[in-house]
Amino acid sequence: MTTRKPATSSTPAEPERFVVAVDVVALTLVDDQLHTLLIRRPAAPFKGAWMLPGGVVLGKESVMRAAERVLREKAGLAGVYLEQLYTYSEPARDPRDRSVSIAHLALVDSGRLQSLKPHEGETTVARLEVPWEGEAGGAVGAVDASGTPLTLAFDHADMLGLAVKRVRGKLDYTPVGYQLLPEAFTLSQLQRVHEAILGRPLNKDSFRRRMLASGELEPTGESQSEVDHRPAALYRFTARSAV
Amino acid sequence: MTTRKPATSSTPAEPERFVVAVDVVALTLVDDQLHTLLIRRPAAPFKGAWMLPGGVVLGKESVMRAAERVLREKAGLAGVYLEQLYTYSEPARDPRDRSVSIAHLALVDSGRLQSLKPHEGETTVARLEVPWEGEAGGAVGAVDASGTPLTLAFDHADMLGLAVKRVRGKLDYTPVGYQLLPEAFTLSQLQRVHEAILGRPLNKDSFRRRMLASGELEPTGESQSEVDHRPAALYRFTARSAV
DNA sequence: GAAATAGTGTCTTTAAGACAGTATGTG
DNA sequence: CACATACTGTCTTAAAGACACTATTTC
Repeated sequence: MTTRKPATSSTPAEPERFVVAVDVVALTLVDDQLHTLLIRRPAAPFKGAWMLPGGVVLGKESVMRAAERVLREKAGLAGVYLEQLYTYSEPARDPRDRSVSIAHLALVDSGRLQSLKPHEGETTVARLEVPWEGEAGGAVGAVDASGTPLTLAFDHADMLGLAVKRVRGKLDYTPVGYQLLPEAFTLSQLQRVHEAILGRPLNKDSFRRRMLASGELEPTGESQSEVDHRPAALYRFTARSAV
Repeated sequence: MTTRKPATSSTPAEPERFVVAVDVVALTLVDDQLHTLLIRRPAAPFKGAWMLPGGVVLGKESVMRAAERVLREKAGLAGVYLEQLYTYSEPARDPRDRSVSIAHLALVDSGRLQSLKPHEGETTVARLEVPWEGEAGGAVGAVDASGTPLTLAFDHADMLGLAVKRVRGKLDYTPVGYQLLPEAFTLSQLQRVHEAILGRPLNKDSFRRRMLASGELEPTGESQSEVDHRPAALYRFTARSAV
């Protein structure tokens, strides 16, 4: 741009400017396990490694809009739940240029990520492996279908870890399943969603009581069909608070 | 971040650059009520209104370092608890220039903010008025000693609101009092801290049991003196997890 | 009827709230 | 001694976990 000569002490006359980017951790459930969308890097740095879908923020948009645009352009996804996670800003995080990136969490219905088109570049929906329990936090890795760890670019393993930590925390007070399940679902399905996110089994009786008492669910009146056992009652979410 | 690849549609070859700033909500307790540090704006925009201590991020530092520097330069505070809150990026948030600001939460011991020097420009420690309960969230205002509302610059009322919401949430699982109380304190003092943050009274019996059972406290063996009633036992925090 | 999952009833355990009563300092 | 706050003991209540039992579908 122009001259940004550092002034006397610490306050430059003209502030330095940064590349501002967004990255999106798009979580979904495949086979009752947490997965996320990754894109193979076509060029250096980290050529061949996997990265989260991301891109630079444009001059006229907020970072939330930029994250929505990235999801639309890189994965063909629109209207999904999206929230800001954390801003990564270590000076060395990108070897090319001084950049700041705002990581976002997206929750995507299981079916929608499955059917994404290849788009530009190689994409995959990789299973997460969380090496910690509860909300301890820390980096999280991704593995391919055969269980082989994928190399993650930049600080994206930290972003995955923060996304998992956040979604575990949300479970206590928000109907997260609303974003990850179809309109109608059974209590067992909902329990499996919670167990997949928390990474531990839940007590069935207590889970049922808690969910039914929460007021967040209402029976559809229908029940399952085409299952080889007793069909379960179907429910939907009442409070559409999370949108 | 990600690839600066030219890409197909709207991404320019050379990404636009932003001014990246930090703002700090430095919370403390005065007379068992939540207060925060504010600085009077000496110039337009919002001349005369009150703003959070803040400043631009320099090229060689992370946003966390920038927030530490701001607290040191504007309030003479060092070594206080600091965490990132949220990144504000609405294109219209600053009428002068396209900017992004990362809001931070700081927790400051009651005594330290009281004795701050005027430094450059007018500063005050203003009481917060929270117009919502629990963790509902929303903008929060500040009032002066006589209860008159202070005009807040930019989106700083939103930042105050988010800080209050965050610190209320932290109370459930972290020993927040560690940052706001002296080394040794009584259970009543700790309860008043929790009540001030939550904005509602707490059950005394349950609070005592919960705190003593948490394993986060240990008796110092000492007890209060110079009080006109039965002196209470003094405790300190064991798990210095929050630093 | 066997297999599989759905759903109910009830006992135990745990933590919160309520509240009465005792303890220990100051004036 | 009056007063104020600190602290203890116990009863009640609500929710979670455990577990036995019944229900309803397909094969």
